[in-house]
This record gives sequence, C-alpha cells and structure tokens, in this order.
Amino acid sequence: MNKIDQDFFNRDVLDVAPELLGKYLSVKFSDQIYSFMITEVEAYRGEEDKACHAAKGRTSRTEIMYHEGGHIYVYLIYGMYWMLNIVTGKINDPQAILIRGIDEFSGPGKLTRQLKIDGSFYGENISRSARIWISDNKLKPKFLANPRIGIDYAGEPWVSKPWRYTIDFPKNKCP
DNA sequence: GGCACGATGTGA
DNA sequence: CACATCGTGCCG
Repeated sequence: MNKIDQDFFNRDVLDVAPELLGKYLSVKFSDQIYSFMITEVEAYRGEEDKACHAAKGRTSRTEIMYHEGGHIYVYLIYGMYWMLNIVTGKINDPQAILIRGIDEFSGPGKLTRQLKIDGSFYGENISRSARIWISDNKLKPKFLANPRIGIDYAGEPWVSKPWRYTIDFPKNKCP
C-alpha cells in the first residue's frame, strides 16, 4: 500500500477519477488510522463545465482548483455538509473529483461527517498530508459511468455527461 | 447590506 | 415532499 504521489493527480480529471475507484482513502485522528475503499466519485471539469464551481470563475472559494493536482477542495453545502474533493489537472485548469462514496458510507455528506473532514482541510495536499492520504492497491475494478447527482441547474450538455463513476459490484446487477 | 440558492440527508 | 442551516456569489 503506497501513498499516491502528486503526479497521479496532475492529469485530466476524466482519466484520474475512475482510477480512484478501489483505492483506499485514509484519515488519521485521535491516534487512529481509518481506511476505506473509494467506491463512488464524480468529475468536475473546468470553467466550461457549468456544474463545476469554477464555472463562476476564480474566486476565494474556487481558488484552490486552479492550483496543482493533489490539493484538497472542501466546501460546505446546505449549511451542514462538507464535500470532499481532490484537485486534478494542470495549473490554471480548474478540475476536481468529488469523493461521493466509500465502502462503508454512501453519500458525500455522511462520509465527511464520519471521517471528521471539515473546512480546515481546504488547501491541504493529499500527497503530503499527515492526516489524510490515498494509497494504491493495484486493484482496477470494473466501473459504471452515469450522470452526476444534484446538478440539474447546469443544463445540457453538462447534466448528461457520464462523469459519475461507481464500482460495478456484482450486487448492483441483482434485482 | 441583503437575498437566493445549493455537487445533501433525514424523516414524515 | 418538507426542511434544516450557512457560506458564497451577485446585486445594489
């Protein structure tokens, strides 16, 4: 289990996002390390992607997305849920991957609540942090690609882009 | 300064 | 379906 380095994230979000599936997200707090397999992610790609927060341009909130890959973009939604994202792509090309699900919890808000991830993680680098990192395990699970959740406001073609990636577990095929 | 709204989750 | 709950972007 090797920590993933920054180069992994300095590529296009559509290449990186599906490759995160099956890898392990680890957090450390209270002298304990907790690790979970990443099972669901979504890609947000550039200012032209109307569902991406960077569609509104460079602001204090989206600033980190314009930096190198590996940085963490965390923001509060609905006044109560922290969303965990990892920046990808080249400098000044705002992209990020929303971690939507891990093996134990599905739903991006439940995930950050359980892992105690909050706004203090904004701007941290996941390839250099001592309290959050991702490790490779050489697994390359089959995955599904479907439209992203909760972005109807973005309109076409963005609302239909199949940029939500989920591990294709066998159980998903059973009625 | 004020206002509308959201990459959600829960419970009726 | 209603709604909790607040940072952010945008208008003024």
